[in-house]
Amino acid sequence: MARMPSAERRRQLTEAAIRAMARDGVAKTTTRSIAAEAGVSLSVFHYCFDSKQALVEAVITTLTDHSVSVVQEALRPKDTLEETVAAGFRAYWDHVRANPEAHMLTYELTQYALREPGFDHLARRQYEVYGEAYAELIEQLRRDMDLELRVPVSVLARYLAAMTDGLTLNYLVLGDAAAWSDILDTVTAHIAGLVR
Amino acid sequence: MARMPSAERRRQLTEAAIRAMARDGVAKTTTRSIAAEAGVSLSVFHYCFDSKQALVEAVITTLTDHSVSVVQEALRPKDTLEETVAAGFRAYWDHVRANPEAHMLTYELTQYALREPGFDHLARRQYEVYGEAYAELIEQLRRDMDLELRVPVSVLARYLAAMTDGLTLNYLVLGDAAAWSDILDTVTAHIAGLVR
DNA sequence: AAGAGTCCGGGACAGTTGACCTGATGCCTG
DNA sequence: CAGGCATCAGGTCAACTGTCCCGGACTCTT
Repeated sequence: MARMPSAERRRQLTEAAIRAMARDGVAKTTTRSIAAEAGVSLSVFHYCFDSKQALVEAVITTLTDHSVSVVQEALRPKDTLEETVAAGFRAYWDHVRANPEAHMLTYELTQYALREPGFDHLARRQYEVYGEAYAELIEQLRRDMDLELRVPVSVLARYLAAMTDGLTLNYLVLGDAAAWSDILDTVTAHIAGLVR
Repeated sequence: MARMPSAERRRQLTEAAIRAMARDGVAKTTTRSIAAEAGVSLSVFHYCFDSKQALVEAVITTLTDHSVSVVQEALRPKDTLEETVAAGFRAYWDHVRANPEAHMLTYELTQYALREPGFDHLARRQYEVYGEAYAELIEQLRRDMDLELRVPVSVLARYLAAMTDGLTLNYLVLGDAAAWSDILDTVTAHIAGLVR
């Protein structure tokens, strides 16, 4: 086994844990399966992390940061507002369709964090970060395009966050991705109508 | 311990399991904790259910049926469409605020079912039932009020289902119930605009 | 009242899991 | 080149969980 500093080893174990959890589910992922996925022995695990909880914490923060960048990548300003929103939804939706297990994992980890004493702040931070990312993007769009909103930015941001959350979860459960594009179109039109 | 027929004992154990799971979470609920919650010995559990999975199946179907009745109770026809939708949202939202653990449990069970081999159909059925309940209510409203929809009933039903799902999850994570009423108002107005 | 069918209690067992420990192996510094 | 430190491998342990067995008690029929 190649030697490496603990910081890098920690990253490797975190990535392995994400893969294992996305594949098997959070409940069925053990320290042994994570170590095996990373290709290291179990003792290495406890050398790099004080406990399994410490690793889960690293997994959640890593995944949260990663998800935000996905949202920010998706929402790039276009010529018109409707075009911007539509393109953003499309990019996000493509990501969901391409990585269903990863999105499923975030839902699982949210609930794990809410149940685990002392971890609830991680779940909240995850959702707050989403909302803030949306709010910043809306604010930026509003300035760039000189828009006037019929509703406060915070309301619109939370609406978008909850909307995408619900649509994603429904798709993950029911499948049938095509059926949801009509709904995204409806929502896109709705949002376009909320500005003047 | 009072003697009772297995059918009734099964119901009692199912109810106890729902309470225990809502309180401790699905992952931390064991056959022992369920038996203790029901006030019976562990052997009674396996006398009434072949396995823990058999009980979880009973829990999911029970809870799904229960949730549908909540939605149907909430959406009673009023004088105007907007009033009907607003009252429906308010009733549903009150139920969520009054029973956060119960709603959290449904999300947990959905993911449990999706991960457990042979249980995914239960998760799908849960979400299909929601969608169908919405679709029927919309159809009924459309007939009674002689409405004309700008979007197909199925699209509107799925939109509502995903919307409430996402809003509920966001509230369960972030709290701050008051902040979401503005969003519900926005959605209500949106839906009212989708008919003519 | 007697027997069969139904229900209940305590205990036990095998498998799994997170955590830990001791010793060995390489890498770097002085 | 030698000592010290970071890194790894395997084994062990205690706790927990789902499942099962066996004996006893209750109830209803005949």
